[in-house]
Amino acid sequence: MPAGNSSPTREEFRVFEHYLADNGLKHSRQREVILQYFLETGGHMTVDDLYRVIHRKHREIGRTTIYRTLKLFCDAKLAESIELKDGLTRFEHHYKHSHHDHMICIECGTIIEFVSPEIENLQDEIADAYGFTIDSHRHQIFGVCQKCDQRRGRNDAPSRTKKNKVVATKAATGSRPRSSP
Amino acid sequence: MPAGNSSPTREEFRVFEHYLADNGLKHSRQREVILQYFLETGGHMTVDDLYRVIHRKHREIGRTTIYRTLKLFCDAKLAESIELKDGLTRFEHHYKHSHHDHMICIECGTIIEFVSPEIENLQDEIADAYGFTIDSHRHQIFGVCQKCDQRRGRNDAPSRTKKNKVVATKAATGSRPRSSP
DNA sequence: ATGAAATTGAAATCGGGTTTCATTTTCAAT
DNA sequence: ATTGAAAATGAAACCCGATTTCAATTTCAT
Repeated sequence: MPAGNSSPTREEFRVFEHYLADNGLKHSRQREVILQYFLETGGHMTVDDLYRVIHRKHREIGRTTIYRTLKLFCDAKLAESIELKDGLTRFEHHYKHSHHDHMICIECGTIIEFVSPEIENLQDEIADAYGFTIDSHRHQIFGVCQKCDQRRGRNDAPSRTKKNKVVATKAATGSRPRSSP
Repeated sequence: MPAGNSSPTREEFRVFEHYLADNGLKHSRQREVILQYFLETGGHMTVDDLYRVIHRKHREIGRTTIYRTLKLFCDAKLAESIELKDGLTRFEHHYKHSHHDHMICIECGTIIEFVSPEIENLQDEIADAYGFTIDSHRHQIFGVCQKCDQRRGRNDAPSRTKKNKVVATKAATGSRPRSSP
């Protein structure tokens, strides 16, 4: 159930309101509820994640509507969809969230966001070299996160080869580690 | 129909032979035919691409077998699967083909392979900074290729911004354009 | 109030890919 | 060559996330 609507949340509602108006679409109770919950949850939710959370309190809101509404959020630039390797589409907050790429732990599913202006620059150079005009990109790194690697070291056979350079020459910018089921 | 088996092709057959033997699997006519065609075609084929080509001459080989056999090729390190954004799995040659990433033209479907040791290094550094152990990655750039951009400039509104450094490093194609519904 | 247009949700459908299962093929041991 | 157990095959059924259909409901400008 919606917490104490802090003002930053309001802003997204206004954006959505505008989006609907600009496109001749209608306001609805369902859309309001879904946006509320979407904004409250952390990023990287699947439709089903959201459905389960919402369905507990709003038995009348169906999966189909959530699919459709999340797509609206993407159109309205409030959300962005990402696809990892499990065939599920996840939705992250996009409003005032800057671009980033993802590292995904194949053990626990944690998604770490990272940004590297250097990589982005190199990317642009490569595209230029081919006369290629970039529209978008996705850069996903799959592997084992620190936590899982440690847990693994404890439990598994002690024969795990692991290179621990621990130098972090030019560490990644921004982004906070986050956990997820 | 199989062309004049040049010796380089033979090598992959030997590799596959070994793979089968090592895993208690059996040699079959279908597998031979599928490998033959897979090796002959350019990279980035979907199961259906291959099926259509093969089915013309070998009515008796089914899609299911092609699915299964391509997966075998991946296990045998003869092929590698990549997934773009259209939901189809494509298979590229992997034997003695070094790692690369992809630029995909959203207009004509052309796939350009690129390599950037600098990006790979930055990637490693970022992972290190998070104590993350990399298992694999995918880096895909979507946009408009040079050819399509030019074609577009001719036909569309003349307002396309385009930076054309034209330096070109290394190119590779594959895949035919698809028409949209 | 009212009615045209948008929205909703259950169910049907889509589509790539996988699994099932009865039949056929392979191949090592005779 | 024979044989028989294990593997392979292919058609059809199935899986599952996502989309479409359609009758009923809701929204909202008039």
